[in-house]
Amino acid sequence: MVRKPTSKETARKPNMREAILAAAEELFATNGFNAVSVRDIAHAAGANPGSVTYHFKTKDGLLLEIYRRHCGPMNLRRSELLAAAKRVRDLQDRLEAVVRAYVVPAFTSGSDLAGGGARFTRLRAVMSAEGNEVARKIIAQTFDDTSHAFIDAIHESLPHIPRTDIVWRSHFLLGALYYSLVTPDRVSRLSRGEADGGDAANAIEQLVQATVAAFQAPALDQAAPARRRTPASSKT
Amino acid sequence: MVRKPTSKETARKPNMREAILAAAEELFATNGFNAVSVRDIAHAAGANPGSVTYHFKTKDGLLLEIYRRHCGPMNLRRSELLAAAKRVRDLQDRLEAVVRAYVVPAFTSGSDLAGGGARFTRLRAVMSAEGNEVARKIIAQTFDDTSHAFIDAIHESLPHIPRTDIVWRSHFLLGALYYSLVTPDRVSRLSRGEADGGDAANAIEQLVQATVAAFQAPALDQAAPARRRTPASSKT
DNA sequence: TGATCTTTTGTACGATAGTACAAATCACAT
DNA sequence: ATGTGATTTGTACTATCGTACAAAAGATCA
Repeated sequence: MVRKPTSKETARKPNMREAILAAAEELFATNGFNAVSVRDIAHAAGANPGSVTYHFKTKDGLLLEIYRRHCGPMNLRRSELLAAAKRVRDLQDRLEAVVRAYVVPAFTSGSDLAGGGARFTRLRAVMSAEGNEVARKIIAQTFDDTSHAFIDAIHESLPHIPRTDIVWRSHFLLGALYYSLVTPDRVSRLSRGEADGGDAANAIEQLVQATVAAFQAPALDQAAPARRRTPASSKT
Repeated sequence: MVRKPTSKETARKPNMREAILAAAEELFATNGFNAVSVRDIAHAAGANPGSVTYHFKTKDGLLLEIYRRHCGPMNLRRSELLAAAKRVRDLQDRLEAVVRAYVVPAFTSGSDLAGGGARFTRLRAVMSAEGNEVARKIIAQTFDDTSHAFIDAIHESLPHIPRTDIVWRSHFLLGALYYSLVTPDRVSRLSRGEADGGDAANAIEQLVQATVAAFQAPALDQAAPARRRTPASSKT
């Protein structure tokens, strides 16, 4: 059912608001928040600087809106995939499915809003590195529930591993995921061109494979004890 | 042998130059490069803004000097530990030793210059996320050799795994390492206080344990084939 | 002590930042 | 066609940025 847009939705150019959001997302994700000026964003979107103020009030408001746009759909997709993964009977297969449910939406699109969740995930990585306050707050209150759900699901597949270890390993997973999106060129460089760090499908497979194995590692308490001394333990 | 310092080394306050470097390192590592002003650094160091210009000429020059201070000692320490690790006979033990040789200097000190390599490693993580040009150049030309040496050493312990997979997994390792230093509080939060993300010794053990298992995962080619379709393969 | 060199201070300059706001422009209902 | 409200433009304000530079202060040695 197609309806005529009311005056409340119209705009001179086709959705300038969206163009600004997309440009900001791209620029923030590649250069960080502080390195990008409102003027840069406006220019990249083919808009006037004042237009950014009109739609989003402040630069922080613009960042906030980017998060609002993506967090919901991405968490929804993760929930769906997680629910499906939990129905897998074989424990080994289930673990892989759960990890995949966590990873896939981060690379492909949580939503197809403005083309690809990878860009948004990279944005999150950069904001987290910069210690951005706006991002820190919204991330903690939006993703912690999801993270706990995944940690619980993984713990169910690996009941003999302490929850603490699961938390650490899922933290490593997120770090690896972030870094893959931040500097994919490093993979290409170090592999001397044999691998393409920017190939999302391949990155996902590599990440899932490596991560599943990491989760399946023996628990720390029973693995570390007598094999080798803790190297930094001299100060403990 | 204690000698009187010549005029070339003296300063009014005890090493103001070092104080500026330390302050800059701390501020850059926690807030990013662009969010920190030269005035912020000077204030934190108890110095005058002009003093920064005097010692380091530009803000980029200051960042460059931080890198120069740390890269050498850290790579040296890694080389030493790697050489020792390569002498371990048992392949499984050797793999762990090699991973440890890569991880430990990043947490503890490559040098004890201004207290701890963790801060410098965190700085590198943040700069890499921000896509800082100065950092990107010096990192590529300083650490790529080291990275190749580690990748080769790991490959020797796991000859049946394709080099490409080793590259990916070592990339994940670096990402996990970076992220552990960037947001250690997240580990504490998600573990509901049961783990301390800031405890370097514990982080190292968790990271080494998980990473060794990840490296030992079956090669991707022989593990992925018929189990599940590539999720994002529709566009390939 | 006075000359000389190094370091620190204080201040200033041009550029650019985020944001505010009035005027211009557009889309649409009447 | 015209009035009305939503959007875009252009411009300006203040703050702060990186950096330059002259003057002050300290250290060193004749």
